[in-house]
Amino acid sequence: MSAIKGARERARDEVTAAIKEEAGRQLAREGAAKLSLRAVARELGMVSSALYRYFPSRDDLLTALIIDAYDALGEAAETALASAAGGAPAERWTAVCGAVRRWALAHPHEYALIYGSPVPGYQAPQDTVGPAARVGLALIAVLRDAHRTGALHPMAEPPAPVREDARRLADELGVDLPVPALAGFTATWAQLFGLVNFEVFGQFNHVVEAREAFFDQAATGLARQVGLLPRE
Amino acid sequence: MSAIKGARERARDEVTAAIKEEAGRQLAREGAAKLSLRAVARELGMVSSALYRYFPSRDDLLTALIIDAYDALGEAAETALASAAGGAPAERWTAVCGAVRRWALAHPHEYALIYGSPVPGYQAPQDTVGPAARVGLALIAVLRDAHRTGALHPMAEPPAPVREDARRLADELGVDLPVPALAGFTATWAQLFGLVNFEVFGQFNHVVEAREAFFDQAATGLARQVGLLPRE
DNA sequence: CCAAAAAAAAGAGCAGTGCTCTTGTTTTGT
DNA sequence: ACAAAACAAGAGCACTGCTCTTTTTTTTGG
Repeated sequence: MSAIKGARERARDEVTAAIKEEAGRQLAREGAAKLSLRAVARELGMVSSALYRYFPSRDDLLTALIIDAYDALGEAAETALASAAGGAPAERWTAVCGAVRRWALAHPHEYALIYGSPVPGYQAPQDTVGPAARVGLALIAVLRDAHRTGALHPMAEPPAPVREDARRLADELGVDLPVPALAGFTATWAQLFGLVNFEVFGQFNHVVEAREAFFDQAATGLARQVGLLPRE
Repeated sequence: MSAIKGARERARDEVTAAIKEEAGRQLAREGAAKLSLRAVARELGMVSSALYRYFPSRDDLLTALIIDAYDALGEAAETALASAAGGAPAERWTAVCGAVRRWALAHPHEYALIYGSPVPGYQAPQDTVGPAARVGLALIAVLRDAHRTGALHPMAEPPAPVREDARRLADELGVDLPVPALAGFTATWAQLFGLVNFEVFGQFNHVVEAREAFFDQAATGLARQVGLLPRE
């Protein structure tokens, strides 16, 4: 019932897309803080109040951009995963990590929107959780494949409450992975974004100059930490 | 020459402090995005234009708050370091990590100001680098002490360019630490803030519930990664 | 002590923002 | 053809950062 659309509906979708597109341009150029509804409307040749028929508030427009950013980053990760198919697990892992890093460096404002400070009163709507999970799932896919071929090194048992979280998570995601591995992964996942954050947000300025070599080294360390490489 | 001050100068310092204090309150309550010069002035019973005699722009006021935040977090880290004196190196390490986490959770907006997305055109002034380094230096202090007592496990040699960065850094900081250890530390340092970021910014919602146990486990992992614990 | 100079405060105003409300104008189903 | 729904436009509100100009206060030098 959504396959065929009336002219009205089609026009609406087009305008919505145009708004998102122009907003995305402004976001990429100036960052989320300087994204202005009025400027978007101006650029599109419409009056600002008309824009509210398509996005009820600035936050809603931002949410749309957040979803786009999650999706773009997720796609970059998934593409890297696919391209590295057949390689060793650790190589596939670092390939995905590297893709995340490169996307973040190429789209710093979009990246800041999703992994920087959340906007003040902002509560992530449900629509974002799917796209937001894509990078994590791509990394987990590497673990699953490694586990299936017996290439995943066993990990130490975490404390009970942590195990419980991991068990629940394994259940929700429907992934067949040892509980300690999934618990360890969660921490590693967060740590990966620590590395990317510091580089994108300038915390490595005057500290790390050989950025790529540094990151590759660290990503390999993460692979080891998550059981894709032997300890030592 | 700055010990004795005229009444004028003293009044100026008082007003400056009052502005910073009120701004800090608004920051803690509403976050940096909603911090308004006019609201600060209003609360202080002065007209907004008068405020510009004390802070030439909103960014300058924000910079002052950034420095305060770095200092507060640094002090929390240093206090934890001092309190854990005499303990095992790994315990001192996790004590500092835990202090960073707790401070961040207790002051999310201040934390976001320094470890979230940088404000749009913002370039960190030189005044921030000292305070910004305090947490890192507290962690490095643990490594130094461990190294002095021979408790620091040797690490694998990183690639040459990474070594070069670490060497330069060791030189600048004047710390007597093996180059691989310092290189490894830099990555671990960023990863620590990845963990804190994810928790403070809500990325762990519906993923990790046993937050404290999870973090402690991860921080111990970081201690191992940095050579304060044997591998295994 | 009192006038000149410096500093601070106040006021008005500009250009911009998000958002709402009211008034016209199209387009859509009946 | 017509009522209803969707859309566009305009005016306007309350707010923002910031810059001027004018007034008041404080410090300083003769």
